[in-house]
Amino acid sequence: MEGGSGAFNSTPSPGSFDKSRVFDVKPLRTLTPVFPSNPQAPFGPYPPGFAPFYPFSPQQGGGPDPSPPPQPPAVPLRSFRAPEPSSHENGTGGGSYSEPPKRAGRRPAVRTIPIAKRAKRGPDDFLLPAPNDSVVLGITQAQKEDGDRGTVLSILMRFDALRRKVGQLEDVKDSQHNGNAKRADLKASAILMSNSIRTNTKKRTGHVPGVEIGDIFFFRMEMCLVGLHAQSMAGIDYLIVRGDREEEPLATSIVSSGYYDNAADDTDILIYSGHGGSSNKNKEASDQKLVRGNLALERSLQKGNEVRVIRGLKDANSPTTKIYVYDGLYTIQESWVEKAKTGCNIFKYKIVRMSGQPGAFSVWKSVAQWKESVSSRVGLILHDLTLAAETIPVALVNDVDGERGPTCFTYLASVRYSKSFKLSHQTSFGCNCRNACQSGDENCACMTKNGGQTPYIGNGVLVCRKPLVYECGPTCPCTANCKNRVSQTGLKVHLEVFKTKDRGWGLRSWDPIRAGTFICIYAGEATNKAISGEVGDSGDYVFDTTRVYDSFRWNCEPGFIEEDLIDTNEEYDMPYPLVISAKNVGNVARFMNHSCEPNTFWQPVVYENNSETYLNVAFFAMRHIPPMTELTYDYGTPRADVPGGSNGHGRMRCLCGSTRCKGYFV
DNA sequence: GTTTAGTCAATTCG
DNA sequence: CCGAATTGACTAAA
Repeated sequence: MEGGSGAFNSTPSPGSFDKSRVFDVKPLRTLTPVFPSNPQAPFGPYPPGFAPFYPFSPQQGGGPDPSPPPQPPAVPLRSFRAPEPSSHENGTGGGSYSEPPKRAGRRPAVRTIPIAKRAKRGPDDFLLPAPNDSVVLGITQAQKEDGDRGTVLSILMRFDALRRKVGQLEDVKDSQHNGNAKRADLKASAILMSNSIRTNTKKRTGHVPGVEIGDIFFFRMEMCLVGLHAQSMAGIDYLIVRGDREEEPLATSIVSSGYYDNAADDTDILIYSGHGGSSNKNKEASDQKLVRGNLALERSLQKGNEVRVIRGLKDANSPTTKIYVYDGLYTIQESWVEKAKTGCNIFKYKIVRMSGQPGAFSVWKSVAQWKESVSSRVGLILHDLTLAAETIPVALVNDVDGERGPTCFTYLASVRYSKSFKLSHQTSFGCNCRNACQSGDENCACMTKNGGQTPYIGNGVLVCRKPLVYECGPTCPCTANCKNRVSQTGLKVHLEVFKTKDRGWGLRSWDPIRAGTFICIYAGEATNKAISGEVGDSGDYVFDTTRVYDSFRWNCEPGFIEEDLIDTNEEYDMPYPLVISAKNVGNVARFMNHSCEPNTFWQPVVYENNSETYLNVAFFAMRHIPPMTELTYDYGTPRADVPGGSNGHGRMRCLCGSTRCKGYFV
């Protein structure tokens, strides 16, 4: 973690072919948001906002030869898969660390929450205080009318926290066969809508403040809440302009579900159908009429106003759901009438993307192409830098300069407990479930340790941050499809390691990532400070749980109305201190850069194996992360009582560009 | 096993 | 107050 030897002093000399030279390309601790806070700012489709030659980076900085000659790709020397469940090669040996006594009186995580008890649910089911209390709601009147980035992100975060919690509760009900568990998205949005926790409520054409091109949404209600598209189902949203004589509608935004992407090659053109007519199966098909959204589109064609376009795309990971991508502003170019198969008339509109906007939908198209044929990825160095140690390949890419890869290291997908320390003298026990563990099962020891309910919903989505998450371990008898082994089952999203413009190598994802999704653990060689007496491997590529991490709120801000629904205890409760070095041995996590405003966070996770407790540092998405956005976390700072800790030694300038950037990192 | 069509419950806004 | 609507989750069938 220490910033002693960053990319600054590792510049390969132009013309150097010295293979023995170590190119230290430790990730610098910065974040480049993929999209700037000003969505109108024009830039290219990929990492924007940074000049290729940055004054702080002599490595690429304006030297006489900015592109050093190609070097042989630096590949992992070897690679290893995670150990087999039954194996016992980890953590053996004669160490003597004792697990500290468990903190007494851990707060029970299960509380009775009145959600959807009745078949017909009303807003009062949620027992919320009356609205109009800005402290309780955490959102001001001005923010309701006009959003900003912080407000939008906050509302989306609150929505998804509620949605995950409702989903978790209904998971329990499902297992007890007594609930009509459905539509957690609607229940979450009902809470926020009925309490006016929303923004950009006034309809407008053009951009919506706080929403950026490329932002992704997993539910239509999310777009309602932030004012991007106010219709919960309809594809065309419009406002009424009151003229001198008459009212006329103008289109503000449309949602395209991709039925008509016949112009597949051109991501800037969209052929959109009007609504109405033959939609209802109970009715006879009929001609579409020039009313409502159809009329609004027609008026917008005449007026030439900007129309927001949201592309609905199939989620490759779960084909049954859709992901919505804000693709920026379009204008309507043409309209005509076609005969549908039923013989009835339908309206068609040709909608064209305005130039100068950053790529959004086009990025998705590119990714799809790379997945089809990885060689089409520009700057590809390695198809899979893990050498099949992970089940999903991780590409190594450099499309900014000639560097052929990071320093050699051995890829390992799991944590190796070197320096032989025993994790605990106390034996610990997993569960005795015979099938997949069920949320709410009182006989499942693992669920009980988690407070009775599953810590995960869906495909590896963390419900809320907790002091500690207890997963089922390799020696738990539950089946392999038990959903409570998220951090042990390897990568689920398709990642790439890439060369950033000015911060060494970084990590990003080809896939869209839902908030709460497990991304990876921090793998490497684990040491235990308490027995080794080390202050910490004060070098690069180290994760140290004893550093000081800024507290932040992910589950729920105290004082918000949903506080009674959501567990607000987000303080970690580490079973023992852990230092993981990924300098020589590690996984993709070693490439994650620091940001003062990160998009991932880490969560301690323990599991049991042969009566011993193992600890993982697992990274999860803080919010929805669009494809090709750099993944970052907060590196934290050394403890003040550590020699060389907070005295500024090894300070590096932070280039994260966040408005909350502290300016440096240690 | 995977994809698709049908069904159902539920939203916001005009 | 009612209806329209490029919903989303689930299930059965192909």
